[in-house]
This record gives sequence, structure tokens and C-alpha cells, in this order.
Amino acid sequence: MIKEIDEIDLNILTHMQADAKIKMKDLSKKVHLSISAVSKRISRLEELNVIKHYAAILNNELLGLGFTSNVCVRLVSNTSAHVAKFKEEIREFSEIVSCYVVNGKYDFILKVRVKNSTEYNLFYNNCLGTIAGIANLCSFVIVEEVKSDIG
Amino acid sequence: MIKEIDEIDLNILTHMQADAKIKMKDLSKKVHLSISAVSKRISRLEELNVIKHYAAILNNELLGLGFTSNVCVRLVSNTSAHVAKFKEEIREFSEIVSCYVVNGKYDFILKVRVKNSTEYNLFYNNCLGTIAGIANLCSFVIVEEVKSDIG
DNA sequence: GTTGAAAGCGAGAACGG
DNA sequence: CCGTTCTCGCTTTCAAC
Repeated sequence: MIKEIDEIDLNILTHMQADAKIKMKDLSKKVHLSISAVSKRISRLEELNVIKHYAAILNNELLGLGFTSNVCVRLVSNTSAHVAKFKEEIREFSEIVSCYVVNGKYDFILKVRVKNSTEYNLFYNNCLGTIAGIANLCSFVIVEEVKSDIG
Repeated sequence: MIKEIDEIDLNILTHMQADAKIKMKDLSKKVHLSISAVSKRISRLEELNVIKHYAAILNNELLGLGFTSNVCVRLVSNTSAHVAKFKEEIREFSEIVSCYVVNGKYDFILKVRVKNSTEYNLFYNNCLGTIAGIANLCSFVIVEEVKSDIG
């Protein structure tokens, strides 16, 4: 924790994380400060990059993207050239909504979001399957969201 | 995709996903509509629950949460009672920021966020390790974020 | 869909505690 | 560091077209 952040800031951040469009009036009541004080703190948190940005959280099911899967990937080789090439290829696919480099039995964990299982099979076979340098793939289809973070 | 959503709505949603605080004036220019038309569409998308909510996306590193790990969990038994009990225990831990039920070699994928590796070892041994009914745990420490979705 | 107007809210500055 | 007051610009929500 950077030292410039106090308890009130954390309180504000928690509220802004849950509802970025909360009215300053309501937020100021919740944290027991004036509107201008809250407003100034938020500006400061934005400048410090503690608040990276604001996002609308969408309902993927209603948008026809009801199928999500985590895919673990192990590469044949972990030389920086191979890793860089893989990362580059990953960025091209809009179906891959997140990608992390990890330590462990696999090298990457991807999250793939598509319309349905048919589309997933197509993506898996025709896109993921064609990326060079993959030694091993392991798919975990998400069937339920028990808890979900934001960002 | 629900039929009430057209191309202009998708365009609006893309912008709102990237920047929920974009000015209606700017957004209306981008989608070539009047401000009131855009405002009405957004209200409609909120009512349809296509926009679930708005969130501030925070910088976890600056908030002292620089260590994130994906943990795959397999339970000893998949009876609904055991699964329900596990889900309940999961909800208690603020360190577990997301949890998905999955199909495949594991039953759950968790995302754990803590301060550093020391804290992670403590959490892993003293919290995750003490949850009953776990047959197998597999940890993937995130070392780099190549691509990151929102929500 | 569009305009235009009215009311409410937010950002920012100034000044005082 | 916080609060009050002020002003300006933006959003929202009407109406009428």
C-alpha cells in the first residue's frame, strides 16, 4: 500500500468499485466528508493512478457471449522469442479476453469467451490449435460464476 | 444476442466499457447521433441489464495487492452438499476475488489476491489448506498480465 | 430520430478554519 | 487537511417536431 492512501480513501475506493456513478452527495454522506473533500480525494486517486479507469460492466449472456472457458497453455519452449511470438498471436484474437503469464505446470492461462459450445470448438480447433509452439492445452469450461472480481 | 440490440448499441457499449465516464457530447459524435438519442439508448441498455453496473478499475499493485495467483481445486466428492459447502467457505475469504465452477481436470478455479508471496504462502497453508473436502490443489502464480478483460 | 429549454449535478477555484 | 460558496459546463428529462 502506498503511504498516501488512508482509510477514508479505501472506503471511497470500495464504493467506487461497486458503483462508479454514485452521486458525490451520497458518497460524501457515506464517508462523512463534504462533497468537495470527496471530489478532491477522487481526483487525487485518479492522478496517482490508483483508479486506473472507469468501465461499464456488461452482461455477456445478453450479448450472445454465454460460453466462457479458461485454457491453460504450455509452450514447447520458453525462450523469450517463443514467448514473445505467442503473446503477439494471442493479442490478435478478440475471443481471448484475458491472458496471464504464470508459474507452474503451465506457462499461460487464457480466458476465451464465445457464443456457445459450437463456436468454442471451432475456435479451439481452428484458432488455438493452429498457434505454433504449443506443447499442451488444457480447457476448463466455466459452468458457474460463484464469485467475480472486477478488473 | 438479444434482438433489441443493434450495431449502434454495440458501438456505444464498446466505448462505455473502455471509459464509462465519456462525455455524452463526445460519445454522440462518435456514434453520429444526438445527445438525447445516446442518453436514451444508454438508459435502455441499463434497464435491459445489458449494462450491469459501472465500476472503478483499481490499481492493485499500488494498493499493496501485488501478488495474484490462480488456484485450481479438485474436490474429494462432487455431491451437491459438498459443492455447496465449498462455495460457502470460499465466499468468506476476501483474498479470493473470483471463483468459477468448471468442467475438466479440476472442479473450481479461484483467483487469489494478496500482498506478496509471504502472505500467499500463509493464505495457502492456513486458509486454503484447511478447507475440508479438497482432493487436489494446483497453484499458478501470475507473473505478467498480457491481456486483461473487464468484468 | 431531432431540437431546445429547464432543473439538477459535478468540477474547479477562492477563501476561511 | 477540511468546509462553504460560487460559477460554469454537462447530464437528464421534459416537451414539441
